[in-house]
Amino acid sequence: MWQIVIYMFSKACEYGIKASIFIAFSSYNGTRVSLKAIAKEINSPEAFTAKILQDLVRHDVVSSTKGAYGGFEIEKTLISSIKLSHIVNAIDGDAIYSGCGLGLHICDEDHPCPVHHKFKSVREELKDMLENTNLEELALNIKSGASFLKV
Amino acid sequence: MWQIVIYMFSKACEYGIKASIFIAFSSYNGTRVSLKAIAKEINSPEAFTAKILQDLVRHDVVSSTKGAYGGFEIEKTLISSIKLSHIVNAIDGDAIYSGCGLGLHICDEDHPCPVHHKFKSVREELKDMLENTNLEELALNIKSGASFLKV
DNA sequence: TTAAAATAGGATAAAATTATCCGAATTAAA
DNA sequence: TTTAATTCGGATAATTTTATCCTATTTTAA
Repeated sequence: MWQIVIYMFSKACEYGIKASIFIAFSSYNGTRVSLKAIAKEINSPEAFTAKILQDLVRHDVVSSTKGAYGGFEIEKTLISSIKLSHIVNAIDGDAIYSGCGLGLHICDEDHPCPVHHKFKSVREELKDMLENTNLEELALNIKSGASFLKV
Repeated sequence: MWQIVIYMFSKACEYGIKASIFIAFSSYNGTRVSLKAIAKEINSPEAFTAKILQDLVRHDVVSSTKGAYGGFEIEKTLISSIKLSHIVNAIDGDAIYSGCGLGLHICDEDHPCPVHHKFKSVREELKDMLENTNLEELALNIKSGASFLKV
């Protein structure tokens, strides 16, 4: 038996979000984490995860240190200010969650696609959620065992 | 300048939904529509659209007639009973809109991923919307000019 | 009966996404 | 100063999604 699932995010985004949460979690303990440790923790392919982390570094979502004892971290005071939307934007570009559900170039109140109004609240809720959920709360839930990064 | 957009649906689904709406719209007028007419109306690549229509035919979402004066149609009495979820399922498989947002294999109340609860209402609203929106209302909005299939 | 107009479906190609590999550069410790 | 542990980044490969092409089959009208 198998199931097909509709994903909200690309694999790249999934890995990016999970990696960021784990880095935030570790940074609270003052520990820098290596690519290897991240990939193991979030159960992702190492080399691909490396690419995504490079994106996140370029966009200042996380910071990196090269060399032995190097790795990735997030400055403690910044953790609560990083929203899911920052991560998604860093990876998938300046995303517009309000893009037309059916791919019309123009889709607004005046010229709506067939599902424009139907989707309105879903889109808005998604946007709102991404823009208001920060890394701190997500990391704390990992710490307390309230949520999990793999399996 | 350019924008990157996060899509809710695959291209295949987008075309499938738009094609179904147009076929429903035409079927109210008693007119069968050809692949060529559909692709033109919804602004989609013809050959790819053909594949998607074949899927929809196999899953009894629309019916087809071969040969001259053939084309696609939906029996009038069925139009209101066809939901968006039927179309999405026909194209992307038996979809579970409630799949984990971060791709965890197990993700439920007891073992939630970091965004499980945050996503809960978005997922539920999407599912609800897909399962309760039928082709009749969408086709009527095209007819009245309240919504559009292209541009 | 033939010709034209359609859908059906197999084969293939192009593009995008996901994934891997490897050498270069950097850093800290021994 | 050397070595080991790292990130960085370019090149490439594999997979999935999107797209095209072509032939076979069906159907209707002339």
